[in-house]
Amino acid sequence: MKSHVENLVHQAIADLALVASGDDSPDPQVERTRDARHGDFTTNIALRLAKPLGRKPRELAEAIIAALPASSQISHVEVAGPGFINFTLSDLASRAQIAEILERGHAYGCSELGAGKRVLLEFVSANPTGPLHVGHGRHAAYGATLGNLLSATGHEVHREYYVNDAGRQMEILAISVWIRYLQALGVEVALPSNGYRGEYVREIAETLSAAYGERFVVSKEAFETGLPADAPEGDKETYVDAVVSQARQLLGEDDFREVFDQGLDAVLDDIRDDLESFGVSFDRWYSERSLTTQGTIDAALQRLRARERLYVNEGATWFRASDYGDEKDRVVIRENGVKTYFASDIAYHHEKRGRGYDLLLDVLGADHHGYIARVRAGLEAMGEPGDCLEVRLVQFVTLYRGGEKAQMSTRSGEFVTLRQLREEVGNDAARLFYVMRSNDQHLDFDLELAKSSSNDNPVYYIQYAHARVCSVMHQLEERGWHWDQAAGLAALELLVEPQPQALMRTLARYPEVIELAAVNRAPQTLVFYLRELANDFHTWYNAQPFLVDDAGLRNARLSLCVAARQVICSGLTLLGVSAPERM
RNA sequence: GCCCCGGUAGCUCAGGGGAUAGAGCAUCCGCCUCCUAAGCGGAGGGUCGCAGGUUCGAAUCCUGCCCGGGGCACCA
Repeated sequence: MKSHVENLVHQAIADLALVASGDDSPDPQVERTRDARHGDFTTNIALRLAKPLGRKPRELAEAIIAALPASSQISHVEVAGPGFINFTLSDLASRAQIAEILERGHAYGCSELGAGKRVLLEFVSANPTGPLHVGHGRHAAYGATLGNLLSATGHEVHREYYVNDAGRQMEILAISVWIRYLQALGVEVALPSNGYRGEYVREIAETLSAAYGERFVVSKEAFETGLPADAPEGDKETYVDAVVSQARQLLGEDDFREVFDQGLDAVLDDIRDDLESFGVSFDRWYSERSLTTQGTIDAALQRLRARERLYVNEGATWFRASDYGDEKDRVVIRENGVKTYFASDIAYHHEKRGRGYDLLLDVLGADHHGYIARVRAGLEAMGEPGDCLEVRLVQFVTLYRGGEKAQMSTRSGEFVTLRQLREEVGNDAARLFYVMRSNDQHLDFDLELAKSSSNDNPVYYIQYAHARVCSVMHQLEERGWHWDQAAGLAALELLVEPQPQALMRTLARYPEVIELAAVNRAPQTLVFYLRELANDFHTWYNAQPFLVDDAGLRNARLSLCVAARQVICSGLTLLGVSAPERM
């Protein structure tokens, strides 16, 4: 509908030959009005053309209106304010929208905006060193909803979780598991102060001993021989690294890998299960380790070397990131020969491009912002366009219980897990609360509010509108009536009161909301819209009975009801929130 | 010091060049013999952090400053 109005304006301007030659012709810029008194759509074209043409805005607006082609969709056009041109849609147009909603169902609101565009959406990608916490939950909800919005607007979306299954943190998890295992079998060794001390580590250790018996047991003496002091006397980093190499030594590389993988698989299974239960799924879990085994990292470094973007300094190999807008050059191979995380990351991103994706869309924590410039630099240095990488940062989450901060118990150092949150407030509330705020806004997540079944809670408010329609349809059957869709659509002109009119107007806006939310990567736009839609419905519900004796009027009202239910359901589905039939 | 995000109603936040700046909660006043009151209507409440600038027009764009959060590794 919006594009229809745009076309009309465009034609009028062309007919008037208003666009000064050589000038950059301003787009029509047609927008929804904020105020119903200004009609449905407005354009500021006359205001913007007034100066270059040296004419008065209002006079210009009149001329444009006179040149507008006739349209059955538009009932009224007028000049308003300083020179806006306001369009009011005809009743025919809004009635046609209702028919379209009923016809297209879940497809209503979908578009081909992103047709042909292949997007690789990477999100969550939390290190598999422990269960997901509430911060990851926000990433999951935001990323999943973004994926849905992009799909709905015609993009081809591939969802990927990058699994950090290599590296030091994972080694620390491995030795933490091993030590819990030893402890369980009576070897009294201590967990490093830097080790992972969550309960899940003990559980993995139990599985380990159940599966392997005493195969990995060593004596306390052998374990402690030659180890430096842990904190507070010694350095905790040095200590934990020493324990890792001790483990490698005592167990041998194969057995160490066995313990390591046991920890990795257990945590990863837990994460997969957690996300799956949260309605968040991925097309691929991409192993970081595979970058090494497949030679992807070496290939990427070779490519950089061939392009003379690497140099050696003080034993380390550096990438000339500063040539590509980064603050400084970055190390890709350390003095000790180990490739940095950055090396695998640019290799990974380059590999994504190799798989044919136009856009690499990363959802990262706000603390990763310093990272964007260097990954982009890496891509550019390998010959990729810098704008093929888009990063959306997600700010932190703070939990509240009522007015009190409930973040984490600092003593155990354990964060509240996503699973605990889901169990406490439910998936629906969690999904909606997570995306209710702009991603670059800190999120205060109030557990009490999310749990309350009251009108304070936006989840119930929106779902309730859906359930109410279902309930009405139920009542209809009980009274021995049936909804005749065709008759209802034919009688829509009977819905002249302001409440159903407002509802129709809001329903017609849905496709634009989806586009806006997708383009701006802003799911909260959809949440706010659904709240407004639910409000329009509740208002109407309170103002008029639907199940009236007059069959024509009844069918008309029910048609609008069902259309509203459809859009609420579609919107909630995109958000990953259920649309219950009764509450 | 440099970089990113935020500062809008008492609180939590939308809006991110246009018309009288919005919503929810909180406060106050109303509405169930009627399809779910998990609902609806109304009222009060704002120098859009501060100061300049660009523009016909700035909460929105630019510059500077103030306040809050985060980031600036041969860690992952």
